[in-house]
Amino acid sequence: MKSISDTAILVITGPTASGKTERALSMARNDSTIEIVNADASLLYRGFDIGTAKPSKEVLAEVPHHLVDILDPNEQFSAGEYSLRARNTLREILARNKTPIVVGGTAFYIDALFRGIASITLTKEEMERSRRQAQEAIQQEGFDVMHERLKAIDPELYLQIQRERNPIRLERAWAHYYATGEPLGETRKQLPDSFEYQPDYRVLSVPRPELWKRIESRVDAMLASGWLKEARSLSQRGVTRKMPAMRAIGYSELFDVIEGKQSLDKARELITIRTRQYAKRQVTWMKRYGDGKA
RNA sequence: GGCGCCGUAGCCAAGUGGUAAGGCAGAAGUUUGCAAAACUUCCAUUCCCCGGUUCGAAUCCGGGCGGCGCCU
Repeated sequence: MKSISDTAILVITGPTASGKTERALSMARNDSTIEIVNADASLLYRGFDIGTAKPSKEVLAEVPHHLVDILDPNEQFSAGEYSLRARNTLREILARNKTPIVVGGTAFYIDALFRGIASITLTKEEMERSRRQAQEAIQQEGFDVMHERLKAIDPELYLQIQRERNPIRLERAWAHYYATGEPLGETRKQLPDSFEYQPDYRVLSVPRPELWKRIESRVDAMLASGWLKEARSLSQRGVTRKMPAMRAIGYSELFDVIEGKQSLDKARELITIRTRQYAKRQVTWMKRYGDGKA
């Protein structure tokens, strides 16, 4: 009998600290054809290991992992790029008659992978240039002026931004327009490339009070296993707060400790709070995937 | 025991006679190429308690309770 597993790809997701990695590993240990495709934005970056709860070197060697440690801390990445690379990886694994499973908590990436994302053929340089251009324009003219100016050329985004007041979105709208001459609202209407495989979501859900406890003890465990040292070595190797990888929760807080601006205890508290807030956002997003049938 | 200062949401805190700023935390969300990001909305009928003055009190007065500091 052809089960759903012949046409669908298993996606193990859920909020941070809900046990995705353990779940995936225990599956892989029972099925040697399984290969893990990472869907966690922070695991992409080399050198960011402890604070991102990246599987250990041993585990990475034991079970095939894909899309882990593929970027340097200063490299920009995107959901579009993720979609492209993940799809190719998945196809490649399937072509070898292995069983890929997608594991991670970056719902935006998972959506880009399975639902697709408007294809935009721009080089990183072009993107970077137009982004800077948009940043400058917004800085000079101000949010409201640039938002108002969008009304005539990109009514879709005008409305979205009116609702959200999100400066990042405004910047994105203008950057896209500068780079392509096409309003982002129009580009988004083009049907995204569909993917030939369906996702089979397993949303791991943990009752909130328990998840909060797990987050707290995991932060402690990370600190106990040398997270601060890892942050120090990143800092010494020239990693700065401006770099994309530094969006990972905790590293900038630990940089504050290294620079003597904050006590380790305070950093620990802030990291725990930020992680909880992140987990909450993930849960909100993942409600769309169906109620956590783990 | 005396004197002084203080008591505003879970926390920090503004307001010192005209009808409770702000921040943090929390909750609910948004999310289509930076997403572990960025953003939106909600969150004190009431200011430690009791009484008084006043058209009107978190704000003034008296008493009580609690905290802090100094003195003895």
